Amino acid sequence: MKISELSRTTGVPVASIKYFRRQGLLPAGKATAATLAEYGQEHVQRLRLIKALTTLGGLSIAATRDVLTAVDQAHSTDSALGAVSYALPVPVAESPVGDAGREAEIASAAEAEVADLIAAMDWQTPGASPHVEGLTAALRELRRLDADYRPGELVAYAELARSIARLDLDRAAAFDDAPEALAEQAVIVFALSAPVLELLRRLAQEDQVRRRIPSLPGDGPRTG
Amino acid sequence: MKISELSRTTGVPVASIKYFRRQGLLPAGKATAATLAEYGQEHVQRLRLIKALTTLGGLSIAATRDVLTAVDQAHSTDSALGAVSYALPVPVAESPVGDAGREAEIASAAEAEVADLIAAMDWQTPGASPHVEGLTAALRELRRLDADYRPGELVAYAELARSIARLDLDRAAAFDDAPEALAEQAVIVFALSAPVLELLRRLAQEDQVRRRIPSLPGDGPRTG
DNA sequence: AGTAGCTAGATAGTGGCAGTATCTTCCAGG
DNA sequence: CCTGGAAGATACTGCCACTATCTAGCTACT
Repeated sequence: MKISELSRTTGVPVASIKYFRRQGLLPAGKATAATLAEYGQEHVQRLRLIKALTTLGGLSIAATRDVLTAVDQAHSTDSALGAVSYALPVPVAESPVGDAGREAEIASAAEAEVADLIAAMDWQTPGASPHVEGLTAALRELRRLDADYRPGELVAYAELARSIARLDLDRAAAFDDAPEALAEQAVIVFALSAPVLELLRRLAQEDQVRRRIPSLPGDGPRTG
Repeated sequence: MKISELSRTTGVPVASIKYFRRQGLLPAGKATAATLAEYGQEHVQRLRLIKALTTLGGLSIAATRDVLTAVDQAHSTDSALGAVSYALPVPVAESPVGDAGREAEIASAAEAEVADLIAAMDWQTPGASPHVEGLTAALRELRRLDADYRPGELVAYAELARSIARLDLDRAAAFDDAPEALAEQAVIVFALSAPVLELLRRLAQEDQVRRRIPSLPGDGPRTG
């Protein structure tokens, strides 16, 4: 298939396909001549995955490249899952604040909170995990807003997160017998389930609000 | 407090403060003269919230403005929660694809999936909810990748989402007696808990991977 | 053989976003 | 009365994700 056909099949403009190749997201086609290359089904699938990761998953081009590189290098279940998990961006950046004393207090409280949580959950996580750092940073941020979790709340959320992770792993494991599809499936489960879960949470919140407050207007809680 | 002091207190550059004002995220200070305005504690708090929403919550300036507008207009628990929930961006954009027949099939399957889910969960959600639309779009995208949920899986996730939503609502309800802080708390719970939850999920996934696959290298599932 | 039509690869340009800097006018406080 | 900020407007910057253009070369049809 020529690049123009690949473009037609996937709906991705030729210029974008070239861009993705330059950025290392898409392997080059098999060159049949100096100015002609042949693309196959794997390119179609890869483009679909790229599109899903960037639009649905909200990943940047750089993050997408990292994830796809992990996919390509993974050969077993564990390496696929682990590599992909680590390649996904951690959604936290720090705010600069002035008060040094309060900052120190916040930082140590957040660290203790995370340590307690990991102990309570008996989680097997390396200390250097970016997720641990990210969580600590997120809890710091919430503390700065005086919106920290009360005792036990975080553990309650973590228990539910564990249940979700079990479902995730089951879902990924369903592809254990198709090695080359597995890494890709891991990506999908890990990176693309997040928005689905978030939407489910929003729907459930909406439902909860409506159930708890009987007096709601007909078709939406816009402003009451 | 003068703008320079506000800047020093919050760590936000003066130019950025002005920018946020222009964008309608921050109310103007009380003008004491043509070229002088007085800022108060509410501005400090608001700036903190803006920072948290944009960095931790990953919201754009426009989305942040929508959320804050909802906060300012909300006066009761339900309106606060509802307005904020609807103001948050729905994390889905559509991919264009060529094959019309397959597209139609995918679309109807996704819609049926969502309808079944809402029925199974007995969710009270208006048909026009952006979350319903977003979920449908997300499921379409997953179907395009042949990664759709097997029967029952989505409901299992939804049950967990419901439990999470209960925790969320409990958390927000803890501020029922502080009306002016409530809307803000709703924002924090709804918008800023998502990254925390996502990180918990990642940590739980990491733990699950390590538990299921005994033979992992010492300090991380990098590439195995 | 000739040529129209595509292709690869390189490079440059575009539009949106989130600030950041500058410029002018003007006032408060010493 | 003059210096150091402050307000508001406008312009500029850097990054990102494309998108367009340009050159050079092939291929397949006539």
